[in-house]
Amino acid sequence: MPPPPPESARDIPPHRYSAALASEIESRWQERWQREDIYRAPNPGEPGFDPAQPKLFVLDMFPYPSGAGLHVGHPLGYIATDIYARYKRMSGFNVLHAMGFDAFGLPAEQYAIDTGTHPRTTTEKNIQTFKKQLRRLGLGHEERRGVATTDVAFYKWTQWIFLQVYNSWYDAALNKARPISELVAELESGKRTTGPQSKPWAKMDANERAAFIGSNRLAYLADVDVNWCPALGTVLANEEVTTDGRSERGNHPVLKRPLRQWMMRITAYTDRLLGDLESVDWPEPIKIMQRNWIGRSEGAFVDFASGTRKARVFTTRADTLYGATYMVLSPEHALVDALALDKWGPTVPDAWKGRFPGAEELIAKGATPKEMIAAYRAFASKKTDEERQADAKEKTGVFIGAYAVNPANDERIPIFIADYVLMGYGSGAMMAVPAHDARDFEFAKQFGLPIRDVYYSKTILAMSYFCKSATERERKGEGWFPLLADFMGVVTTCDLKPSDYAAALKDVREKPRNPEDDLKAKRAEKRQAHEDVPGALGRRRGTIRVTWQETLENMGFDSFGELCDWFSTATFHAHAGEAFSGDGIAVNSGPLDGLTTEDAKTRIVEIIESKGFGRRALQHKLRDWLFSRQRYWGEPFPIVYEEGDAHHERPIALPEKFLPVTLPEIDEYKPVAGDDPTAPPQPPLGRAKEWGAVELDLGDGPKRYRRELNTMPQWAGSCWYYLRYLDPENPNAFVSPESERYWMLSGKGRSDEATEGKGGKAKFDGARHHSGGVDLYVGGAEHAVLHLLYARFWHKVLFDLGHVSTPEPFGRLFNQGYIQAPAYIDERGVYVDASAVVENPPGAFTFEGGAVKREFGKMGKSLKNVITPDDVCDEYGADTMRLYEMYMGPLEQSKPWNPRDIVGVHRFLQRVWRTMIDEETGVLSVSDEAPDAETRRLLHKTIESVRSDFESLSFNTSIAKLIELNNHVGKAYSGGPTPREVARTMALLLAPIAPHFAEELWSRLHAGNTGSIVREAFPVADASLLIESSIELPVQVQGKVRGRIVVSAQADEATIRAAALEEEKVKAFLEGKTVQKVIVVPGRMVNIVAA
RNA sequence: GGCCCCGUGGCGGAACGGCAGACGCAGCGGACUUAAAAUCCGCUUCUCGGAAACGGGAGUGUGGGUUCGACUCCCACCGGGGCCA
Repeated sequence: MPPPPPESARDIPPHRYSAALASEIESRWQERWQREDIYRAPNPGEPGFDPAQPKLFVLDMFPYPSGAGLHVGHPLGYIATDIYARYKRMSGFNVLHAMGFDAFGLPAEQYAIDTGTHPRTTTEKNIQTFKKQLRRLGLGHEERRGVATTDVAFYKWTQWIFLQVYNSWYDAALNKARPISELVAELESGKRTTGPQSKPWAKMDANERAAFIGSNRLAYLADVDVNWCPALGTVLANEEVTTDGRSERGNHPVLKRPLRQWMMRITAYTDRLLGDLESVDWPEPIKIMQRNWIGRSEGAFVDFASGTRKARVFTTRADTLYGATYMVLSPEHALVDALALDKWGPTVPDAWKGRFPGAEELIAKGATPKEMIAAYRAFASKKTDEERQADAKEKTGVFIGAYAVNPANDERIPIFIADYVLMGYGSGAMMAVPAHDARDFEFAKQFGLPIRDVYYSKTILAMSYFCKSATERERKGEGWFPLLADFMGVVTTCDLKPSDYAAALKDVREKPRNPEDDLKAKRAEKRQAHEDVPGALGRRRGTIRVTWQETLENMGFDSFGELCDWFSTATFHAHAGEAFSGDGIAVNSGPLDGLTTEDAKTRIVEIIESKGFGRRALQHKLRDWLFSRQRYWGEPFPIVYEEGDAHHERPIALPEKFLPVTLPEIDEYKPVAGDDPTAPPQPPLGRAKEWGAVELDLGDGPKRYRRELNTMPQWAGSCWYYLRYLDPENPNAFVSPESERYWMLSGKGRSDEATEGKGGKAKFDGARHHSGGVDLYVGGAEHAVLHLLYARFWHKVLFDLGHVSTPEPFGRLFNQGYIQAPAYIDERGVYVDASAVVENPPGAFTFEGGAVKREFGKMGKSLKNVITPDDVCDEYGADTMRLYEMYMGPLEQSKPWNPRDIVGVHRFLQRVWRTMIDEETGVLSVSDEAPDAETRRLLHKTIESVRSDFESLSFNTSIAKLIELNNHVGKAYSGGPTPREVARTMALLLAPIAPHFAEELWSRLHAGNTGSIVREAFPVADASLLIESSIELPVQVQGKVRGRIVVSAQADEATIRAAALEEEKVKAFLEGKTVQKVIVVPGRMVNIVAA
């Protein structure tokens, strides 16, 4: 029972819902819930499992247990899923909601390097802190499912999944992964051949066969150019490197270097990763980000002949082929040496011979093309890919002396090498269309290359039309200016097609406008132009013309003749100073002229293919996934090599019975990193000499082996953790087939038939099941590509191999917004501790006496603006904290944390408390009388809207409805007891949002003789109470509300219409007008149109 | 630079294309108090007229469009945020 009130609060009633009382209630119920394992969700076959009960799998993003603990931004999503899970549990679902930890990772290892503390010690301590903080918030996670990736029993199965991937290949014909043994069998039997590029299987020796098989595995070793970060002593995935070539973690320099590394063949799944996005219920922006990451681009290969050779170019804009005025090869391109001439032609300008630091001296010395190329390569190799692409301003390059032929128009175009073209993307060769690509434009400008228009936007096309059809007088400079402006205005306002230009121009010429009128028109009242009064259209035309005149004046041509020249020489864009990369209408492009970009793209591919100088092509940005890290604190690979296989040519996968491969103890965590960036990386596991060199019997007698010393990246565990939640203690499988099917396979259609229930034999059927088994996955957009893409990939491999039953892991994804918090900068521009900033007077902020400036940003250490949930719990209690975070605004939006507002929801809980509990005595103040009709109707309306708000995760509005209900009840029964029916229902409605608070009221309402509210049924509205007998309808005249009528809810249109026309104020507005039309929207409103 | 999202009172935010500003904060006024706090009641978009009751007008970043009717849909622009370059 509640403790005595604190001394300081002598004046407030002893049984008020205060922070102290909240804290007492919260810890009491948290203890009890834990003791009774109240959130336990039984798996098939376990006691209490009811196959008829529908399942619900609710998931939060897998947290990394950082040493700093939680701040108020973290639990936003956790609270939302908790409310949803509690609501669904009360609605009869078997709800799986758990929280584990993504516990491998760099910070703990970095700490180990600095202090020598074992990462496991740090990690486990941090997990305990997180668990304590989460428990304090009353989050209803099922404890037994709270796994950590660092548990040996967990990572054993991460290694097992790696073996599944390793022992698979992608059958392109069946479009799925299959066991590698089936590939071997098919090769043996001759059913499958090794393909035209390789030796036949029968002629291969054992090593060649192993290499061939290895090159087909979904996990494979390759010498790849990796992002090597000497300071961290590890390689990083592309996505872990920032655009300026530094590590995302720690901001250290990253270098490119070739290394033998584990790769995952995610590119085999490109089409399915793209296609299956259609089948999941995810926010569109996340789908777009995934599509962009995969980067499918439809384009074409085009062959440019140069002498006897062909340079093959990939382009997504083959439709601009006629505008290709030069060609660029990547400096590393194989053709460069073959094509380069020994000396420049006599007409080659010096400007082409080379632009890069030091080029001028070489040219002055008369360097040959080959010498310039060598010098340029030396220069370019010093830059990272990122630098090469980022250096947008200064373009560098060298003309190699040779020319190619543009196959579209047989024009001779020069060939350059430049570092803005990368070897990796496309084919390392590109056609440059300076008028329609910003980087090509920049390059052409600096090298003095032609920039030819092949597209105009509609307005520019109109301008060119006008120039072409100008009269003799206009050409001389008379009267063209207002006429052109007027013409442009008409074309853009009326959205005319090129075929209408002639008529429009004639029209404009025949009805010239007086410039005086135009200025007047521009000043004329804006509203006037809107109304359909005589002259309004004309005035509008005038206004637009004035705007166009201003635009034309700013375009920078001196005379009309000059403008006409721009068009006749196809150099409009060159003069405008900017490439035009948008969609438009093709010009100067032979057979493409007049086509839209979309049509031209189709047409040019037809031309290219029919003439045989290229073909349609698909390219993707997605690369295979680099899967090795030179770290200690990660999963060891279940891979060994024979002694003597120094370059790791023949990896040997350990059989399942050798799992887990546990991490050895080492005495020093520091990677052997250093000042010499060219030294081969030494993973920390190399220090475990005894562990690294082992004797094993892999079936052919005991032999000596060396272990793989790299570890897996942090993504490995987070790729499948949700599957381990399903069956966390299973020692025999990563998840039992029964549990997996029960929790992952859910039916489409109504929720009450939304499950197979029985964990039976049902297989995935796209017509009957959702493609992804997790019913709700909530998290921030920062996981949009990496985690979600990798997890989808692993899930699909497991699906293909028959280990899971759905093609996608996450059926419904919801993106929460960020919580922003005020941050303060002092005069030096340094962030200061936000908690020590004082506001006085309002709007002015000081820190230790000095003035500081306020801004808003994502909460975090760097902005020094962290607010912890513990602080809020201390001051108001966890239920208030939960309520506030949900009441701040829509879950998906980012919103600022405003401590002032918290008191509002706290007061709400106090008021609810007061409607049921006497604050002076602490006695229950509830009567057994029935509520009055109005209260009961409001009660049921509230039930209805809270339910639908919960379903759509609109917790902010559901709380608003509950506040309204409580405000009404407080007034209707002020001073007296609240009807039990009302009190009961309010406790139930609040239970998902403020669980401790509701549980306490529930218990008191039943004098302690009841089970937990966690398992009570959520209220259902009585439909008959939702129907109103009479309704008030607004009546509009010309779309403006002028009056209101009250009619029966069943009134037909004619009755409503008559009542509306009879309404006093409406009648006044209709005075002297004829009613033309009456629009009646039943149950909504009436609109009268009169003139 | 490209793509995506968002612009509504002093603040956070409500509003199936149909009464703009629910609900909360802050502010103002009142009740209860010797007084204050707490609590309860009321007011609170701007503007014009009015002593008031009340009435008129404008109003959802800007400009246009679709519609009987637009915060909501379409186009262009401006501003803020995010992702990718």
